[in-house]
Amino acid sequence: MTIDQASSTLLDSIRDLGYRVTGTRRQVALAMERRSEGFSAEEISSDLPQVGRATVYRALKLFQNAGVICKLALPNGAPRYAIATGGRHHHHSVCVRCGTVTEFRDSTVERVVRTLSTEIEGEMVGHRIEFFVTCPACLSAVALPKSQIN
Amino acid sequence: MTIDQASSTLLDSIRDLGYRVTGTRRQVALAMERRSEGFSAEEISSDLPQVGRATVYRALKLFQNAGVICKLALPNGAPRYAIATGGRHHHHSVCVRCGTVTEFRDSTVERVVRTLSTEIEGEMVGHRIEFFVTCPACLSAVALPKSQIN
DNA sequence: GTTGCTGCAAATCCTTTGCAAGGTT
DNA sequence: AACCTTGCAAAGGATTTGCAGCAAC
Repeated sequence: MTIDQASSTLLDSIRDLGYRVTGTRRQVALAMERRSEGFSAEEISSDLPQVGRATVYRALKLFQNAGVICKLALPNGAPRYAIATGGRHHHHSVCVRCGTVTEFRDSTVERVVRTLSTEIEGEMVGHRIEFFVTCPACLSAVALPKSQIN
Repeated sequence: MTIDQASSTLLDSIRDLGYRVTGTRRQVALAMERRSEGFSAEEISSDLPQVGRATVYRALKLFQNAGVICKLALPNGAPRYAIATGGRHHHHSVCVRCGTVTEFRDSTVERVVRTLSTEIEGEMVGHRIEFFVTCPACLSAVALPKSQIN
């Protein structure tokens, strides 16, 4: 895929907000798509050495405001980003070992959130729900060394 | 309450872990209790100008490891701490306006988490669930100015 | 042509670390 | 006495900002 046809959804999202679609933003969009498992600002920045670090941060914030990428956090608070694939509301699980992000939707979660918003004092304005896992790939990666000992 | 009798639970928790109960840690414990609605490292630090900033951070980490305070995060990622009142597993709601933290427990949430841990790929090792609200006090605070206009 | 975008470097913000001096058991 | 803690200052890491030049519409 060429840089021109790539990331149409991502680029459209900022175009729709009235921002310009520039070569740099195309590159950032493409870099994000190449790291579909999730990424940090630092990773995108090092994928694009020709793009200024500050510009990467500015672009990430832009895409985030446009709602096409989500910013989440590892247990230690380190930020991690992921492209939002569905348009709908969803949550994520993050592998604490490799940082891979998986999107999931669960109607039960939504129902609980709705119920709680009536039970918790004040006006609910948002929530953060993240699950931390060791993903299948990392599980087998740690399992191998053990089996090698035996 | 004097500094000697204060914070027995907080101080016991680190004593039980084999750490020393020092005057400085007593002060930090007391400062945390005075801000029972929730606090930032910066707030505790400015409450105790005579205590080094680094020491405050070290103490917070200590209490956190002891499980008597919880570290959560505002929507923007800014860390916020709160004393854990129950011993049991729980979650928090945070006022996005004043930072007040409220602890709550909901068996439905726990049940959903348990169910999801079987549905989500990989081995679940933890989760983060926070609700963002505008608390009753802040709701009335913003309501007043409007009424004053009319 | 306007106005927005970019890169660079400097500035911030928050948190951690090294180390010598002092406190606790 | 032995070892843990503290404060200070410096180091770190991540993200933001000022600004002059360049690019998109």
